[in-house]
Amino acid sequence: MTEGPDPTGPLCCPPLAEEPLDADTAAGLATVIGALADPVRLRIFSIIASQGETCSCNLEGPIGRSQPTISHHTSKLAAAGLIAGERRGRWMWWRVVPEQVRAVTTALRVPATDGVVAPS
Amino acid sequence: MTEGPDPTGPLCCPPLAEEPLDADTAAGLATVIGALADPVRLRIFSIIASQGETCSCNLEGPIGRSQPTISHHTSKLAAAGLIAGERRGRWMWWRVVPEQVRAVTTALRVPATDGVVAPS
DNA sequence: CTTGTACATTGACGGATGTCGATGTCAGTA
DNA sequence: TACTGACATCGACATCCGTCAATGTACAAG
Repeated sequence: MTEGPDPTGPLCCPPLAEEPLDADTAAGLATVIGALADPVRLRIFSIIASQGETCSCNLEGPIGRSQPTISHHTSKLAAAGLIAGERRGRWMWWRVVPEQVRAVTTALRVPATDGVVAPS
Repeated sequence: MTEGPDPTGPLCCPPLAEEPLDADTAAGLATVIGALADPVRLRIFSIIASQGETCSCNLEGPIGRSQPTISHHTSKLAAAGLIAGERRGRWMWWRVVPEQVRAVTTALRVPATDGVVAPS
């Protein structure tokens, strides 16, 4: 269960500053954002994103955590649809899924520099 | 302690796809992102963002949680620097802090539609 | 000063989460 | 077949987190 066909759902993009999002949409968004709400996973994601493609064996060293922990975190990122993995020989190669990342940043888009509307 | 002068720090913007981020930067980013990694806080943030300005009394109804819980979540969003509050009479008015939100989206920026670099 | 309202704080509870050691699974190699 | 290496899974532990009832604080109206 490292890269199921339907992770959390592709997360279509509700601009949360336009209208209050409903409970279900919020739950889905929170799950994906939650996958990024951890220092270790952020660093893993950053390494994968900056290298283009990386196998898990290149993560344990820089991150400084045990192999099961690294595997746990990559699984969580993959379950959120933020990265995708492919077995190549005996290595697991990871890459980021730009669409899902962009879905998050789009949902978080905020109007201008100051979107405060003066109440009547 | 609802809107301290230096919440978590203004979170300057490291594009995490450019180079692997260090442990400290990752910890700071994870704290701010973690404030958004909850369905209730996402909905609160969405209501505030879409209304421009809102008092806490307008949150309990739509969200459907107790008053202490709402207060807890607004405090957490404020501590992350994502919203800022101001007492006006006996109401607490909240607004989003676009710069901090944009710091998150900037950090999460991913190169193009497919940033995978073919290894030599 | 007393009362009512809006919000913050405290204390406690249950559930979720990060971590690791031990073990399992599968691919490549001799 | 047997062996080694890369990764996943399991089980257990400590910690964190969301939630609410009860209580405290500050402001406004009477």
